[in-house]
Amino acid sequence: MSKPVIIQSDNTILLEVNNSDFENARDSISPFSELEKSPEHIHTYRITPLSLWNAAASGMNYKTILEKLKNFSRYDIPEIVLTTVKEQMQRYGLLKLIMKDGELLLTSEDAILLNEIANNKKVDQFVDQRINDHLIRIKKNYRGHIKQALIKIGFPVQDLAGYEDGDPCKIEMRLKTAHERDFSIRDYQNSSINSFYKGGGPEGGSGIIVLPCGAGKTIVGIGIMSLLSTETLILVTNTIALRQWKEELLDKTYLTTEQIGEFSGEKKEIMPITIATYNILTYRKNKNGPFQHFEIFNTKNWGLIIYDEVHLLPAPVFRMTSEIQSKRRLGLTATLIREDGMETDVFSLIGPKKFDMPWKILEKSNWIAEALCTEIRTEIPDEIRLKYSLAKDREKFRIASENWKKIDFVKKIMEHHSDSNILIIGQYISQLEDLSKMFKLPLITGSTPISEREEMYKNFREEKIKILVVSKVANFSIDLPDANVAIQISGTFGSRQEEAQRLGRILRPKKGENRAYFYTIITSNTVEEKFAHNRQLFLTEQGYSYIILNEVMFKERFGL
DNA sequence: GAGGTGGTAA
DNA sequence: ATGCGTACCACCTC
Repeated sequence: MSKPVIIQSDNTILLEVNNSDFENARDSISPFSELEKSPEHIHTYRITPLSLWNAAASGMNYKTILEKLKNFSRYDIPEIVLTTVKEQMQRYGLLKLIMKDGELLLTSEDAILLNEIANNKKVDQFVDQRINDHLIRIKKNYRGHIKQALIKIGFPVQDLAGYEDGDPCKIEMRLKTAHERDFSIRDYQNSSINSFYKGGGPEGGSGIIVLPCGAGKTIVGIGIMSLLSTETLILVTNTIALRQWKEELLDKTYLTTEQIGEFSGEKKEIMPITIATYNILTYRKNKNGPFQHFEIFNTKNWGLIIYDEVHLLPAPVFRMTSEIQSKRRLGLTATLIREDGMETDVFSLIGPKKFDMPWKILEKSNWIAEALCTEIRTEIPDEIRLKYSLAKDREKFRIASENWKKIDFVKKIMEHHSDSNILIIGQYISQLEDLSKMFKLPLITGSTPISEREEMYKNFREEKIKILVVSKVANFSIDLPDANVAIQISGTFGSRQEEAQRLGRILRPKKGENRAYFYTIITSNTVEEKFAHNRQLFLTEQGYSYIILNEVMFKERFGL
């Protein structure tokens, strides 16, 4: 059989699905390219500057990429692609930021390049003085800004300017815990901890660790905290996540409740270890007023700032982060993608990707559950077809999403998995409310008070509740170890990270058969199809495939 | 409930 | 081709 990959001069890679080498090829090319389309026969990947820099930052080089491409490429690789890959890969590290005698310096061995860059409009506003052909002094306190500017003009800088140590705080991991006897750090967690820390020198100290949901990102965070043993600020998406970090810290370290502060809508504590929500940081009394809680960055001498779910940093936190480049920063995420292209800011302000592990590899070693994804396509009933055809695009998506025929399928799936712990996830509150009333199921949305949410999550964990209906609130950070079935009845347009996060809700390893089921129900022949397929891209890239069932096939398979 | 925020699309 | 303001829905803090 001929090789599965065709490389085109526009930097796209076509990958043939029905090829015996498909999986190997996919695993080889996905670390340095991004999946763009995944219809049934040919998948399209694209090599972008950012995908190459990420590869470079996590240790790949031009030669390894070239070998992988040659291995699987059916035809000769276009010269232009080779040049692009080589150039972009080399650009990472061509410029360096260093600190010398308290001065921030931009340096490069290539004098001509450095000169050209210093003259660039976006950059020269941050230049203080040119010292010589190889050294430029950058204005004080613009470390973050210069990094953003350089990546925008296509020359990401390697930041070796080092970090200030924070105030010490002994953080020791506890390997005998109350809940999990003989808890130990897994190999891949150790590797990610070490890839971030690297002896604590200027190369270790800022960066992003990408691990699937359920793979223990919190443990990685705690491991790094204990290596640094310094006062730490942890930023999270919501209060539930905040509590879970706190519980993990109490369980897996010798820290006490008096040392861990909670800074949220409810409590305003600042302790050696402080956990705060993004939302409270971005709060201001009126649109152009000052941020009310900005002082949290300065009241203590933090030695480490952890950004949980770093892919969804709000814009103001980006701004704050550009001011605090001398602090060590760790970003944690399962999906380093944003549909708005702000990944470059994550890359320049938090740091480059330091560690990544394909989901399927963790699945093979049983660290996360095996997931079976099914897409169910239902028809559009006649009575809403007319309404649909007359509606505007935006309304169309909602009409298709709220197609009441989906409810039949939800019911059938619940019956099929009668002994399971099921999450039903949707986008529209009214749709979820209807569902919740119809089957008398508990519902969690943004308006559910935190205490009630915690109560319901607790009951779910203890299997007092077997089925839970949730809105977007459950996209992140909730830890429901025993959920093994998720049914998605509607989602946010084409959000790849949302789909991945939702699958993530059920990936935590299970007792017994380590398997989870993810169902997504969509209305066929509507705009929802297109968006649903965009949503699935990230997971397809990770090696997941969706079984597609229409109504007839569904009935056969579920014996109804 | 008011007023702010993020994510997404066209 | 890309950039930027707008619309829409849901969530969070006060």
